[in-house]
Amino acid sequence: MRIASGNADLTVAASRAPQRARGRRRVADLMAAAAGLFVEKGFEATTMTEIAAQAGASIGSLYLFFPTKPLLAQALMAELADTLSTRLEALQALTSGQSAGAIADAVFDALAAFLADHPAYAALIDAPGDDSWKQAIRIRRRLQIGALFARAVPPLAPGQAEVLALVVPQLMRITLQTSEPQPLREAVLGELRKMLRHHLDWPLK
Amino acid sequence: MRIASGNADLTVAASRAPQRARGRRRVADLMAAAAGLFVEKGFEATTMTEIAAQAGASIGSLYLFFPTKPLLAQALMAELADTLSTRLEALQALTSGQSAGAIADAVFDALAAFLADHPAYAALIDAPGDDSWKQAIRIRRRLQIGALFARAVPPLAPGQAEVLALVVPQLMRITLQTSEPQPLREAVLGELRKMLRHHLDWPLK
Amino acid sequence: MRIASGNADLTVAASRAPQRARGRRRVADLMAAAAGLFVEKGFEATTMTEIAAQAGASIGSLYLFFPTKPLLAQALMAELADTLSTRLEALQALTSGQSAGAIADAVFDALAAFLADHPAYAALIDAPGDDSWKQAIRIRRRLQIGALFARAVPPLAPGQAEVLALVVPQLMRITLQTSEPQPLREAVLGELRKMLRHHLDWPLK
Amino acid sequence: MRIASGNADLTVAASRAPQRARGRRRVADLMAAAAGLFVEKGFEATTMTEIAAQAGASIGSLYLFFPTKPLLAQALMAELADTLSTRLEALQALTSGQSAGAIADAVFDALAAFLADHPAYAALIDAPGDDSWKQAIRIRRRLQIGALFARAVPPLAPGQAEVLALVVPQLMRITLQTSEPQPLREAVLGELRKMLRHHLDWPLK
DNA sequence: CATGAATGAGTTTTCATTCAT
DNA sequence: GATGAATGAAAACTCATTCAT
Repeated sequence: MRIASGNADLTVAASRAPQRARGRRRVADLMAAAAGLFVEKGFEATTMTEIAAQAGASIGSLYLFFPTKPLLAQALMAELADTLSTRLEALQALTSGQSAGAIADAVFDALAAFLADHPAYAALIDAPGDDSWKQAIRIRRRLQIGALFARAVPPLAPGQAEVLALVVPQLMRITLQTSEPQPLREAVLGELRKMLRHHLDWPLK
Repeated sequence: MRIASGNADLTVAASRAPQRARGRRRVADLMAAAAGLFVEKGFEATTMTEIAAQAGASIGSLYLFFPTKPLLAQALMAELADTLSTRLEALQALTSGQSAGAIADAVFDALAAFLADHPAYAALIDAPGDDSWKQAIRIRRRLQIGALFARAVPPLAPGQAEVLALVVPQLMRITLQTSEPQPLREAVLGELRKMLRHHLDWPLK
Repeated sequence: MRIASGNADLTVAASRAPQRARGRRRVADLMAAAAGLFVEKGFEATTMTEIAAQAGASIGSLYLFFPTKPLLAQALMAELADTLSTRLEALQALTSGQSAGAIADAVFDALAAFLADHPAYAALIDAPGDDSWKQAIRIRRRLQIGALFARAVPPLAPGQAEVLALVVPQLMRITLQTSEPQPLREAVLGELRKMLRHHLDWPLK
Repeated sequence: MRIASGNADLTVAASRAPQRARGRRRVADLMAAAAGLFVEKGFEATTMTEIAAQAGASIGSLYLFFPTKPLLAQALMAELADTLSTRLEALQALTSGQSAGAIADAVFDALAAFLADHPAYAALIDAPGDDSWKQAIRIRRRLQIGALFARAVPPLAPGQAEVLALVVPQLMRITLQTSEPQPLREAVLGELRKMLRHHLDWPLK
């Protein structure tokens, strides 16, 4: 069931792996700086120079580890996708055999918490441009969530698990609409959560 | 260019007529080209030169009609927002006094049809950068949809119309995930529609 | 016999063709500047900024017509190769039916004159890097010179025309050794010319 | 090749012996890597990092032995020039008193063999940039070859030995045209050899 | 000696915008 | 109006060289 595997390669491919402790710290700092700026101004509007400066590094250092701007985004996303994958993996044991509604709540909360921690994930996965690595990340996520719903008791209608695996993460994107005031955003989030629950608990099938 | 002399202007007007028609066609072509490229590569990654080329015009022509790139986007969005506004307006009479569920279906379908026709709307409203005109468009949309739900019979709980006005358009963003195959996208759309309906028809406890 | 054809494409491919008189002059100036600098400091050591400055143009103008540095070199070479090709073409009528020695002298002189006029040709064709367009230029030249020798009377031994087509241009490269003082270079050139003549006029076959 | 200086540290010498052997191997590897890359892509286009990587060393190691890139090229050329010089020296005894034609053949073959073994020699001596050390190498070579021809019996016309000393090495550059297929290159080499011979054996009129 | 991270000046390249014709 | 040449500030990216470990 190791769906999460095979992506360490993605990270390695996108960035030159540092071999010393200092290098590893640098890479972490650079990624954090990039994540922050991508969220704040978007991928295109963020410059490599800014990222390096934000991380307290020289532009040369940045390019030492990340040979191009797209590869930096890819490396960052690979790491974030791994984190999310791990969190979803952890739900497997907890939700197996539960009702679809309960599973939905669990997934919903896990995603909400993850996106609150890592807003760069949403900023990058929604960015224009259909790179294959982005598609790969989406597919992995879909398979994982689909697997969670597939174990619902009572079982869902055939095919519905797959559709839910597509719908639920998309519902999450809504929390990102940063332009709305915070209380309104939470009201929306709550509404969506309830909506999903109602849908799955609908009395007569 | 005479200033105040009767029908000299008329003569000029007649000879100008085809030119104005040509100008309008030009503007339409440029906007269409911009819309297509914004959807394909995003606002930032699209260049003014590309837009002109795609429209079969020169870069000079493009700047003749749209003095800056943001203003081009804004003009495009203004037109699209008007179209959407008109369509929503048309729902007022049709849905007044209906159930919230029925209204939701109507709004849902109107939005889905509109976004299918004009994917640039979503591409631009979601682009990073918080211009005030973008906010204004969102607010207008929210007020319009809120007004629709406000007339539901039986009436919704206080405040829920506003939340729905926020949630429903966001649900629509999901249909944009162009990377998914068409049948899957429609399954998702149907699921969301049903979800919304279930939510609104939920038996009050 | 239109060996010289098919290369206008190369030029067009490498540079955006200017459409106005001013543009055409600009392109010529830029190419001349590039040619001069390539000869003086070599392809790699010449910067695009220098070329633009030398031509009295902005860096943007340079890139308007030549999208990359290698393509600038390619466009320049395509033009020079066309010039050379034309000159060799002109020898066809003059040398047909003459002795191999006489043909050799004619080719030798034509090449020497061409290289004196266009030292950039040698600088670029000898530069490292085996681009296919460079190979194409060499092949075209070889075929043209081979065709000249093929019409020698009395005829050369089979295959020798091809070998000479390879040897003679290479002999010319020697004149480029710019580090030697001018009189010495001319002595060398004369010696090579005589050497070639002796070789072809060698009494007993 | 004074890498480690003096002998003040004879005591340490013993314990250092294996290390020095390793050092010498390192230096040789680095030079070989540099030579290969210079031939393949030219001096300018080859980076120090590439050279180190190709030699399986770190960039730090490379700079430990060669303080700058030009000095690396110079050291490499010094070694190659010594090798060539030794080979030419060996011809002195063999060719003394022979005919100019025989001497030409001997020099020709020696140069051809040397360049086949060490293509980097030609790549570097032809590279743009007129460093004095390059000029020095050329002068040494010219003097050596001139000395060989000066001992021809019967003697050459005055000044011709010097011209030949310039011409013959240049003839050799032709063998470098690596883009041609091997058999053709050998045909060219043979033709040149014969040409030189004919020239020198030309019956005096 | 060895290593690999770090640097930053210098280069190539892009693109919104202006301007002469 | 229309066109396409022109601009230059700003961005991406390179690489010889230095330095801490």
